[in-house]
Amino acid sequence: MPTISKENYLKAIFSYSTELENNASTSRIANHLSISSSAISDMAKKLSKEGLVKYKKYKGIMLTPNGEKAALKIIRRHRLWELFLINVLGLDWSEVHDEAEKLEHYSSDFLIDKIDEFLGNPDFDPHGHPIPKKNGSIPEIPNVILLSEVETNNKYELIRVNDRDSELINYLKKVGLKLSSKLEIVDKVNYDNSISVMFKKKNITLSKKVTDNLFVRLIEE
Amino acid sequence: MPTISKENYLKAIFSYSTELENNASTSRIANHLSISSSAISDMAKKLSKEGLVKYKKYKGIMLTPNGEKAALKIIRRHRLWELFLINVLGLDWSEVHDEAEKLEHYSSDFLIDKIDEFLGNPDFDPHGHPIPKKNGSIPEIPNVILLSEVETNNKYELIRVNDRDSELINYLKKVGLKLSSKLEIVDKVNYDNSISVMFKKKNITLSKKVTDNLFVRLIEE
DNA sequence: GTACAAAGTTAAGCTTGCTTAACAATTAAG
DNA sequence: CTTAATTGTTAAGCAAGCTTAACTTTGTAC
Ligand SMILES: [Mn+2]
Ligand SMILES: [Mn+2]
Ligand SMILES: [Mn+2]
Ligand SMILES: [Mn+2]
Repeated sequence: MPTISKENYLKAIFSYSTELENNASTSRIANHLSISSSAISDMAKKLSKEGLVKYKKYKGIMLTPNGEKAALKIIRRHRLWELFLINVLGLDWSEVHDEAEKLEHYSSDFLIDKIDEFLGNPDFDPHGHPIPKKNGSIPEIPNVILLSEVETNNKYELIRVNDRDSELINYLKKVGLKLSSKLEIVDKVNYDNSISVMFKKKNITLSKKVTDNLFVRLIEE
Repeated sequence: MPTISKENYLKAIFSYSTELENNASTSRIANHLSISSSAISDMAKKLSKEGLVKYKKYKGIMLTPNGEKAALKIIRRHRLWELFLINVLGLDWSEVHDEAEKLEHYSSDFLIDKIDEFLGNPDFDPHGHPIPKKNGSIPEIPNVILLSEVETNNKYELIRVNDRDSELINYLKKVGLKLSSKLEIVDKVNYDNSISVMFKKKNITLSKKVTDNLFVRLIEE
């Protein structure tokens, strides 16, 4: 039974180890969790002893199959709670992440399954992230492109948003963008890497900071 | 901001200090929380420093107005969660207490108010306990009698159950008793203090252990 | 390759919330 | 009242999870 702290470490390691290198560096995790890097080294040893992590000094941290299973379990809880809070209690897109960040550690398997069932075993959370299934499998993710890397004149649908940045989400709300919003790329501005898009018949400009955190899918005409 | 541990102490102190003496003894709290009594003495000092508790060595612990406010806040959370889990997710009478025992510490005021609103600002939880209001007031409690102290031939309605004893609740479920069940007292057996009641046209016997944990209200004919 | 900067680790120490063991106060019995 | 049992407190110590500071390894620039 991992503690709360360990659950958070596992989630953080997971979120970096699945990227390019498949191994999370001390500093990335430290930064992600806002904890000193010495604490990370320390914890890496403990998790390693418990068989949740593979750790070689100075060489980064990687989840073992058991560690990944544990991480997916927490991520499942997080995302089910997020969806539940929105669907049932009417919380806002930008409000659920922080609540879920706590609730994920304090709900029994039994309760989580009830929530899953209540929601109809959903595949995606409110930010477009896949919800791991009870058995640890992950719903298939559609072909996804960073909005900063799209091509001019194509049409795209917004399908994923970084949920850790509530300011980003508030910005999107202000602009009117939601999941499944349709965007047509009008121009890619070389100077500042911003993108000009047609959205609901209006032309808006999105900065690199924004487009680097939004994922879209090409819409076939 | 009390920690989780402190929140539990405050709840425990509250539950004893509101009884007869208005002051909770070290050993009762220790027993209640399954924690050594030396830890209680220790914590009493800390809570006292924070102004949540009045503590005189060897003389017991009493909540200050601030401490009571804090305790009621947690109790409110607990009871709202219990009702919510039953009403919305279909959990059972006997299942909600343990879940609520954790969730009560990890929900924002905002979320709790949403739940309260969703449930229609209910006055009582699934075990018949009053749910403190946001402003700290407590819904008026009907005139309540211990089932072990009722009089023969009268009719009573079951209106409160000790929620900490899930075995008791399972027993009640087996027998078919719920909140608002109507009971007619047939006989009080002097020998073992059990009570014989008429319930749904059947005669059942309830032991002292059971009747000491059930509260009823006299039904006027 | 050397030298220095950046990243990572180890060491020492702190806080919270517990434990057990030794000691002190209170209470109950006679 | 005195004494013994009960109850409560203090002291010492431990584990978890952090911190900062000192040290080590690794990577980069020349
Ligand atoms: Mn989230
Ligand atoms: Mn999400
Ligand atoms: Mn309860
Ligand atoms: Mn209850």
